[in-house]
Parts: sequence; structure tokens; C-alpha cells
Amino acid sequence: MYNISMEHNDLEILRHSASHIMAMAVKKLFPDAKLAIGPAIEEGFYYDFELPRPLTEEDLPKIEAEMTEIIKKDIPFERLELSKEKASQLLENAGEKYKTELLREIPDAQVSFYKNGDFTDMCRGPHISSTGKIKAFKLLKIAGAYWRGDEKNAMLQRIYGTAFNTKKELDEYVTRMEEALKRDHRRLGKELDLFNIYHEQAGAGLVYYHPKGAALRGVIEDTLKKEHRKRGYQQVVIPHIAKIDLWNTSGHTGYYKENMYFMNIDEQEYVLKPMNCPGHILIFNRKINSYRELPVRFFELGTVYRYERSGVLHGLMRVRGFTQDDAHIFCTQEQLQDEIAKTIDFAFDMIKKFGFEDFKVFLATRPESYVGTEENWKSATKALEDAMKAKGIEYDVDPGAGVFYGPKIDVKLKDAIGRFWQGPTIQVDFNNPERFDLSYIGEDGAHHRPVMIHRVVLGSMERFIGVLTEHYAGAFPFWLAPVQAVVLPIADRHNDHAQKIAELLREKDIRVETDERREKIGLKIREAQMQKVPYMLVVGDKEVELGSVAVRSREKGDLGVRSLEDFLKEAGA
RNA sequence: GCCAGCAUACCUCAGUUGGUAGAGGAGUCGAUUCGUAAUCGACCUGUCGCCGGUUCGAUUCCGGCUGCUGGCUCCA
Repeated sequence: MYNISMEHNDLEILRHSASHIMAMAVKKLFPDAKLAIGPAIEEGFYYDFELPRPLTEEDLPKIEAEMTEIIKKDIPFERLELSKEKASQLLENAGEKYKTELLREIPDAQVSFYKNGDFTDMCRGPHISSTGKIKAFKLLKIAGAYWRGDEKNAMLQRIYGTAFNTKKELDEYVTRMEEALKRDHRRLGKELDLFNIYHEQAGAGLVYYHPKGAALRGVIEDTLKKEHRKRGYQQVVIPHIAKIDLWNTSGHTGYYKENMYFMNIDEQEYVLKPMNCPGHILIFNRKINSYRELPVRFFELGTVYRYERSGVLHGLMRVRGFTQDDAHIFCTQEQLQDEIAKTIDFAFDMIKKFGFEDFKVFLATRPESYVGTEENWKSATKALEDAMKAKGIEYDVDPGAGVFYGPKIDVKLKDAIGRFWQGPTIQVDFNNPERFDLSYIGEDGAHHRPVMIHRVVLGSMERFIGVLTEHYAGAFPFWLAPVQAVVLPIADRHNDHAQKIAELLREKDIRVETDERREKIGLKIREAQMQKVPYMLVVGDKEVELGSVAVRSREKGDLGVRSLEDFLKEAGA
């Protein structure tokens, strides 16, 4: 354990040193370059520069060549300590305005610099002993980045790269990137004919599900509906637009305005719903509620629309219209922790059902802009913490990442190639019950304020389908596959039998297609295989005679002849 | 929104000194009736993303717009 973390640390030092070497190379090519920051990151390193001209892809090989030279010379990294005054003078003389700004914020009297030959950079370190220690590196891409991540600041040019201890590890990294590209959901969405975004004709960030994508989504939605019913949720359906008054009450017009779409109908202002909660609250509030009825759990496959800046849209992962498996639980204070615990169990059950084994849990606390009292926030946060502690769940705190009306638990799913994606979120809300003046009649006959839990289990259908597609690289397990089996007759005379087989399977609720084209069986198999259909059922003279099918599995190839019943049993249908 | 790059047939992509375009796959038609990842042949396919400018002439050069990709920022 200790060793692994040490190695990781070494890699960080190596990458950070590589970023210095890159800065050195850039300074050589662009003597006027101003240095900003250049840290090691999860997959490599970057350095931000202000440059006299924009970089292009063609600059990368030149910078790489300079770096290779520097590495070959095996220049030592020398650490020097300077007083703040001297450091400031040095940086100002060099015109390093970004470094000067950083220096001003360092509280210590002494600051460290690292020097390689004639290149010096203010840096905490540590570094490798000399440049020759870098055995494998690669520059990956260029990008724009604001100074300190603030769009009010200057746009700097960032170069991303990565470095490893060995050439082999670098090659593996490159291979992994290629693998990620191959399973990109946007690419697979096209290849498997699942969905499309008709950007030009219909708008960015708005998803159209083709029949196969809709089939997949249908399976997911049916599963969700069933699982929610099992756990005492009632499904509701609400309209997609509502008068602005509703959003004034909830506080959305104050704290969520940037993300909302407004429209005018008969001189009245309406809002395209960015969230489902106010709608569910209206339904809860339709009558006087008794404590005997709580908790009330409303579930909806709720479609919401949020304005997202054009630059952030990304396939199914970041869109402007999406459907959440959203629910709102109205309960008493006393029920709160138990309800949170149940919700966590539900979420974990579901993500495991869909094939995700690993995840990370975060507690997102109060953001800068929020509604409600400090006290409400404190007790809401505590309720989430207590529930997780009671269940022994390990989590990290994500400060300031809560929603404007309450703190939340975020679960991030790890996919098949080790990347994390936003999954379930559970939010506690003391604020909306107050804003909407919600109440229930307690045992004592008096009015009491219920607490609300907002939660999604899979998140949005869009993002989840995107994640699921990348996780399985398009090869969905049998129960999820848009087409579960395809029947392949060898010659025309086998078509009747093929149709009969398909019909029998449809009766069993299997999604099945037949391929009656006058093509060779090899071609039909190849195409079914590329479409990642779990089972191919080949029928020829032998199968017609026996009334059977020859089963070929997507993973295992030819499995031989068997009866339809045996096939169904084997497939787990 | 900002920085950089990109936009050519249904898809993937060629196309340089500016003279209205091609390849493979897909599709259609025909032949082949075939046993576990590609049978053969013929045919069809385009306002070269949109609008404007420069030019005798623009897919090519310039500007604007729409959108995509990778980042910044944000997030289900």
C-alpha cells in the first residue's frame, strides 16, 4: 500500500518536472513567453503560458524536439531559496507578471526556485535530480485556459502532456486513450443507430432516440418504474411548462435564472421546467396530509430543460434537455435519516444492477449562492453525514458543490476503463417546504413542517445511456440489448422457420430481428457481430428438420444446436 | 460565452499555385441459395454547413453566422 502511494508520488514529481522542461523548451522557442502555472495532474501535466502568437498542433513536435534535447543534456535541477523581496525583484525584472501575482499570495518569507541551466522557475518542488531522468513523455494537446480559471481574466494557452517512468507505460497509456476513443458513446451511438442530435436542423444539446436507442431507454425506464413501485414510490406526471409565479416561490428565478428558458403566453410569463420539484410540491400540497401518510414518495421520469453554454455541450453527457429519474420524498424529521439510508441502498442496488461495481461518494456542501438559513443547511448536511456514517460509507467532502436549496450526496460511477461519471445524487431540503408552506398534521393534531429529499438514482436517462454505452463499449448485456437476438436463415427455404422462431421469441418478450437477405451466412454473422447483438440464431436444413436453432454467442462464438427452450434458459430470458 | 482547430455524398474521409469534385462502405438493381466475421457486377448519390465580400470565376481567399471537437468554467 505504502509502496503504491510512493510510486504515485514519484510519478507526480516526474510529471511536474516534465512540465518545467516543457516550459524551458517553450521559453527557448518563444523568449517572450510569460509563465503562469504548470502542475502535474491525474493523467499527466500541463503548463499555462501567455505567448505572442496562438499555438497550433504543428508547434507540439517542435516543443517536443526541444524537450528531447534538454533531456539528453541531463541538466540538473538546482533548488535555491530566495527572500520574498529578491524573488519579487527577479520576477519583475523578467516581466513574469503571473508569477509575481502568485508570489504576492505566498505567506512565507522565503520562496524556492528551481533552476535548470539558464531556466529558472518559482516552484515549491520537489523535482527529479536532473532532466535525463525523464524516460518517456508526450505532448498531447493545446487548449485555452483562463488565468486562475476565471473568465474575467486573460485567456492563456495551455499545453497538456504526460510522462511515465518507462516507454512501455506511455505506450499503454496511448493504447488506453485509443480504447476510450473506440468506445466513445457518440461514435457508438452512430454505429449502433441508437440516437442522434440534429444540431443544425433542430438545435444543439437536444437528443433524438432512434428505435434502438428508444428500446434501450425503454428497458431502463421499465426497470426504474418497477423498482420504484417495489419501494413504495407513487409515479406522477407533470407538464413541462409552468407560470413564473411557481418559480418565484421556489426561488429558481433568483438562483437558477441563468439556466432557465422563458416564454410568453397570453401576456404571461412561463418557464420551461429546469427541475421537477415545484410540480411535485404542488401535488403534495393538494390536500391536508396526515403524519400517518408520511413518507410520501413521488417519482417521475421528469424531462427538464436547462440552458448550458454552447461550449460545454458534449454528446449525451451534457445536453440541454434531459429526463431524470427524479423523486421527491416528503417526510418527518424523525424519518429523515432512515429515508436517506433507504435511498442510498436503492441507488447502490440500481447501479449494481446495471453493472457498475465501483463508485466514489462525495458530500457536497453549501454553495456561495443559496436560499434558506444557516441552521437549515447545517441540519440538512448533518442528516446526510449521519446516514452515511451509520452505513459505514466512506466519502469525501466537495465543498461548495451543493445545490442552491440544499446539500447533497453525489455518487460517481467507475466505468470499465476506470473513468468516473456522475451517477445518483441525494439532496436534503428544508427550504422548499418553508417557501411553499408545506405541512402535515402530527399525532398532536398540530401542523408540522415536513422535510424534503430530492434524489435521482441513475441521474439523467441521457447521461446514463452515454455512460452505459461507454462502460459496455456498446456490447450491452442480454437484458439491455436493443436487439437481443437475430435469426439468420442460411437460404431462402429457411425463411419460414426463421420467422416462426422469431415469433416464438417475441411471444416471450424477446427483442428479435430476422435477416432474410440473400447473403452468405458469414456476412450476416459479421454484421450482427458488429451490431453487437448478444445472440445469433442460425437456421438451415438441420434446424428446420429438428425444429431447433444453432446458437452463436457474441462473446463465445458458435455454441452448437439446441432447442429454443434450452436457448431461452441459457440466455436467462 | 472565451481560446484553438474543424465543417466535402447516408457514414468514414481524399481533394494546393482559385477553373462548380472523387474513394471505400452503405443504398438500389441483377446474378449467386451459400453452415458461423466481408460473393460478384452494374447503377445512384452532393446548393463542398449557411450568409455576405474579393474575383471574369470561390469547395479553395476574407468577414459574419450556425454547429462540432479539445480545453477553460459549469453540471444530471
